[in-house]
Amino acid sequence: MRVANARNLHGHVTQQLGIRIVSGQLQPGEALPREEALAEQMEVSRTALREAMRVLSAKGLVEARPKVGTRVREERYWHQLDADVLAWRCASMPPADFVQKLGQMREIFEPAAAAFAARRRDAAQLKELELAYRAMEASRNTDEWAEADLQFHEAVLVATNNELMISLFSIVETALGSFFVQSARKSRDFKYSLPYHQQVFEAIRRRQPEVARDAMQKMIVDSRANMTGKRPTRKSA
Amino acid sequence: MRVANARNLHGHVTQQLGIRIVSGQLQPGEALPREEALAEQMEVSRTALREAMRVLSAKGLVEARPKVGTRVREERYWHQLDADVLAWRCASMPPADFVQKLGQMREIFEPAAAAFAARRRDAAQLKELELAYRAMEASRNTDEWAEADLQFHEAVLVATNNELMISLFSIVETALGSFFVQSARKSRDFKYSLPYHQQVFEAIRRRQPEVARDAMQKMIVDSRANMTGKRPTRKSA
DNA sequence: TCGTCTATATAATCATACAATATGCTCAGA
DNA sequence: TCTGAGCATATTGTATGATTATATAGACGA
Repeated sequence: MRVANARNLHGHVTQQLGIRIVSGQLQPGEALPREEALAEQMEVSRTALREAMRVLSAKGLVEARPKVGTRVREERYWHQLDADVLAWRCASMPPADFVQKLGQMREIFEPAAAAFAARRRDAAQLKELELAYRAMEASRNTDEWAEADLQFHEAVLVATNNELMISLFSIVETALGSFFVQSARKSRDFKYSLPYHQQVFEAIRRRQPEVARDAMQKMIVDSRANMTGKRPTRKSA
Repeated sequence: MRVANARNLHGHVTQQLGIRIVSGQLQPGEALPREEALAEQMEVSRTALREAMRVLSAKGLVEARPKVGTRVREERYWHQLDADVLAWRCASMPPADFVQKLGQMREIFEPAAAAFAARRRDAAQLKELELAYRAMEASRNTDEWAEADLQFHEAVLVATNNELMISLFSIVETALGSFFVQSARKSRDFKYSLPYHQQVFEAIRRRQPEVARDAMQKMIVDSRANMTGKRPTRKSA
């Protein structure tokens, strides 16, 4: 995952504290130690700590006020769709409950995105989509498949010409990525969903929004059924 | 709008630079002046400037590296769904194009959210929804209506029990808010969409996902037709 | 021509000092 | 006893200077 810049010291501090908060190790309402104390405790300067705090504050995780100190904010104020917050969440605790919510997001906007793409895609975007599809067709193992698959879905989103959708996609899909790969790995034939992809591709090529939506919908429903284990080759435990 | 904390100095600096970047006044790829120079130019200390830079960097707007300096990143790296980035965008330039994209997001999510709400809402959430609906019913002017309307839609989102959807809603809806009010103001009868809201409410009460989805869908289509100026009370397919 | 080393500019980090700001307490006055 | 103004205090906010790390570009030698 590794979204936050851990190259820099403040990035490292941000990550450390972020994970501690998102994982629930630091409860909402709880007051953090004083800047000076916390800085000493983490063995960094107050400057580095403060820059980290600034970022966490911008993500809605903490709130700092003079005299009263810095407190962890309640979950409803967290920027849930922030890439880092999402990544920290996935890193700390991947409860089935949360993965399901991510899946719901995907189920909602991918079919809609396919419909939009069918309406608004241009020639170049269609070309990208075709390239991704061909790559899926030609893939020889799950890794190649997974990469091409990701590119396919990204190409669909890009073809919507809506940067907000693209952004949402990259956030959700990145967070879902790790679980995503398992899906393909689990099934005996990792190309089982290729026909669905073809339908989506064809519908977008022919500019048929409703067809594209339905095809994508079916693909996702099937993929979820596959992930939740209603499928052959149960490998786990 | 006013999302970013302008109470603090670094918040102010963040906002200033953020707007300058998002509005295109500072082009992607362009290098900002050196920390020291920029700090002097903006009449703040390097500390304040750096903390602002840290936040902008976390939002994907800029990238700072030793020796090479700080540069504005390309748009595709921007965290488009960040509340501040969105607000800055709306503050600087509200091109019809962008408002339309926000509307698309809403069109995708709200019907789906209504369906989820019909499945998963609990008694307390239904109560909230009813309260909002009653408030809409009882409203005596566009302002009261707009507030109750917002609460209604928020209640629907909350009833999905998916914090990711709630977060997306609050982001999109807040950004759309200002244009939203105009919709009600434009039409002769600002309560024209009340029947739609009733349908949505009833469907969620009766736990009828598909009905809720369709009702919400119709409401939004009608609302958009109304905003684009195609006359009130006339549904354009 | 190529790679390595060195100089240098810039951000990154640190340490310290001072200012601004809430909070809660004290204490006068009714 | 209650009330409110104001002061003491703790904490974050801001400023400044110094030092370190890092990446670029240019010099140098093979």
